[in-house]
Amino acid sequence: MSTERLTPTSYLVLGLLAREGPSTPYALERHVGATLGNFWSFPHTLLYSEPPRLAALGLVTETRESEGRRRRMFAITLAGLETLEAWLERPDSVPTELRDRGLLQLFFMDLASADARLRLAQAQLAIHQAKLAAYEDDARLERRMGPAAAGLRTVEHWRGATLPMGLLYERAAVDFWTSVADNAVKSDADDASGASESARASSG
Amino acid sequence: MSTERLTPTSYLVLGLLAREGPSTPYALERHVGATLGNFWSFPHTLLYSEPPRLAALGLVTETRESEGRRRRMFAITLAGLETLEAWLERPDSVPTELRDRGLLQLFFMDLASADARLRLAQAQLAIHQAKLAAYEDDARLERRMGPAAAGLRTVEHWRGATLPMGLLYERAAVDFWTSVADNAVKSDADDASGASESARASSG
DNA sequence: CCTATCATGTAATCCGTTACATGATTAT
DNA sequence: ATAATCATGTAACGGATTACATGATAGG
Repeated sequence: MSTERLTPTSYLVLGLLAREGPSTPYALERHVGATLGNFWSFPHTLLYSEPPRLAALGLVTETRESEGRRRRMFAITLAGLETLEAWLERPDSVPTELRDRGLLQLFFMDLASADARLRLAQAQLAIHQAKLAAYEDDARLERRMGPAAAGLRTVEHWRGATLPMGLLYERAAVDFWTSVADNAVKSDADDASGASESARASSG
Repeated sequence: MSTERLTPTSYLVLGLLAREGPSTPYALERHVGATLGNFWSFPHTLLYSEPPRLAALGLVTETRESEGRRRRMFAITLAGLETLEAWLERPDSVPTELRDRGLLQLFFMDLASADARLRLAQAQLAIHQAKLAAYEDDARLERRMGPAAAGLRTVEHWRGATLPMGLLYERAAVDFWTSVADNAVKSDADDASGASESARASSG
């Protein structure tokens, strides 16, 4: 009933509990790592601190082993399910931001050496190529084994629904940084052949 | 000298001060809003709290009007410039995450009504189309007026270096959500023609 | 003048991160 | 057995967000 602030993390936990049933924080962590963690990672401790918070709001219940590891097991309540469903029915309208540290550096590259731009482009290219390759492997599994063979429904939905956006994004990023690298090489060559243009003063 | 933790926000402030010269927090806010804010927004208060933090580290200096508004003016120091340049020379290797709330909702859409998926896709489509249109306007200005006419160097570098990635990303997002919307409509039609599959129980 | 909006700032809160720590399994 | 890694958890810190507040400027 309390209208406390629920964060995306809250809904992630609720959603996983709704789909996979009662789970330990570690189980949540494994699911996230195989799927959404590609888009939205958090340290494992968040999966330990968020469920108790939700429990305080009555959205999940906690039971704890008394012996051995004293594992905590969380399960979604009816109130939690309703909260989750209400969220899903109300499409989020917060615009996404790239928040890409590489782009931030690129934005300021006029302040650095000519060589730095090339190295940045190469580093970013390597990152995005690796991610793209991993996504393509994942997508290939989907095609080879069929949607039913994924095992976990969470993985099934990851591959079916959200992975395609990952592929599109990483392809775009690879294209982009490739062109940045090309331009960096070219303007380096220009520099060497006579035209100096670094630190060109503004004409105002 | 101190190896305190500098965040991307710190470098953003240092970079803007290096490029645009001494600035008030409000001037920083305007620059950001017109450029990088598209990728990486923060509330204006951050531009008031971060510069003093940098001042404590000796990376910027603060002078304050004694009359009237008592505006704060910040300028980068030599140490700040060196810190900034060192950062630019060392390409960041933290992989970017989309952290897209729309994708998070889509990831859990199997738990909601069939209709909700369509509405989500339409809402996201509207967001990304609007952003794409704004970027295209911006890019058109660049082409029409030439790189030199931007006025502020910061805007010049935004358009020249980072805006292209925004265009690629928004186009990819538009494609993606269009296809999600199409599929939602199609499976809605399937449902109407006989096959009921919402809330299908797991076979385990 | 008065009102609305722009411009500027402070303070508190809280989530997410970082640092730390240890109980179970598995491998050799 | 012993090391290595997996699995599980607690606690503190801090930056980003939210809430609040008021001095200037422009428009009517």
